[in-house]
Amino acid sequence: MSDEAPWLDDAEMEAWLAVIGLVMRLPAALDDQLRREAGLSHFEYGVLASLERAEDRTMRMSDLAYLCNGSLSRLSHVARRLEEAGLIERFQCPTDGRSTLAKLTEPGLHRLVEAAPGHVRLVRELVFDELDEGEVAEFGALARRLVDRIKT
Amino acid sequence: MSDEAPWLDDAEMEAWLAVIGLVMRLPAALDDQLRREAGLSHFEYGVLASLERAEDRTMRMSDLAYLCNGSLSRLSHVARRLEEAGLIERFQCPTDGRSTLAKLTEPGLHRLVEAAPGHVRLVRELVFDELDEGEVAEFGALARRLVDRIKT
DNA sequence: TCCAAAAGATTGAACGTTCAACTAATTCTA
DNA sequence: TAGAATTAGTTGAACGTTCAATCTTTTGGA
Repeated sequence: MSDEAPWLDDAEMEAWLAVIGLVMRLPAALDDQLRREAGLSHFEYGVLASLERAEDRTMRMSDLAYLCNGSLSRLSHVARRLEEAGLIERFQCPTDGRSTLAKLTEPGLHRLVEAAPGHVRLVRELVFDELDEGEVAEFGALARRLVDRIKT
Repeated sequence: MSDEAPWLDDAEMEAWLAVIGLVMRLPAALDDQLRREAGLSHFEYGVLASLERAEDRTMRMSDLAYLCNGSLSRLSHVARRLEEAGLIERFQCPTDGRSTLAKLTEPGLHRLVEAAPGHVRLVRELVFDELDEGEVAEFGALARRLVDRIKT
């Protein structure tokens, strides 16, 4: 453990507080809208949306958890609830008995399609109405570099 | 409710997934480090750090909640635990009987000072070692605009 | 001035996430 | 190829957050 840990200077602190504000408030804002209007958490929405984009609307639990930025344990609990609600189904992977595959059901797809417009509207309001095309690209590229660094 | 809600195009989606990745993984990474090394959640750390910077190390609960990007209810529960641990104390505001003031105690300050180096080290690793000065300013400014829009 | 409405804060219950323990299947290695 | 180690996933308990209800104090209007 290096003892090089200089405190943040003013410019860094200002940027850092903005970033912290964003990472704490954005998920909360998305959660609120989705819960009120669609009865889904943002994480649940992410699970359904990820499956929808996947080959055969099916993914391994591990890969899904990674893609949804959550732990496997978290996904496992959420998947149980989504399965009970009939929005997804789970079954063992035929090629690797350790793996579970999750698949979006028709009702799950309908639920996603119902929820999407309101969600996208908020995302536009909060992000894409504020930034122009170039800023979006810039912001996305910087965020991507930070995410990749966190993932290690 | 307008029916103008065009789906995200490829560039927008790419940026959006990066932003979502950041807002979901960064708090988790900060939480992990702080819990392991200092026995504090990131939110608790933020409460202590905010009080440390405040006039007389004291703030109204409402203002503190706002500054810490959390609900008043969340802060209230956390404050009870921090008070039980002796890290803060609470008392009624002398000028407005509705308000509660929270104040950082000496043990609370020591706990913060203990936790800070490890936390700052991680923040540097994840963010400030990746971005140069200009990128930090840019990223901070963009994040600030989005946060302000969320707050409304 | 009196009463209704609003603001500040707390509380308990419901819900969701994390953590650690566990099971089962596969891969590695001696 | 047997046994150890690793990988994938689930589960229950502990913990933290949210939600709605409640309480108190202050503010605003008739």
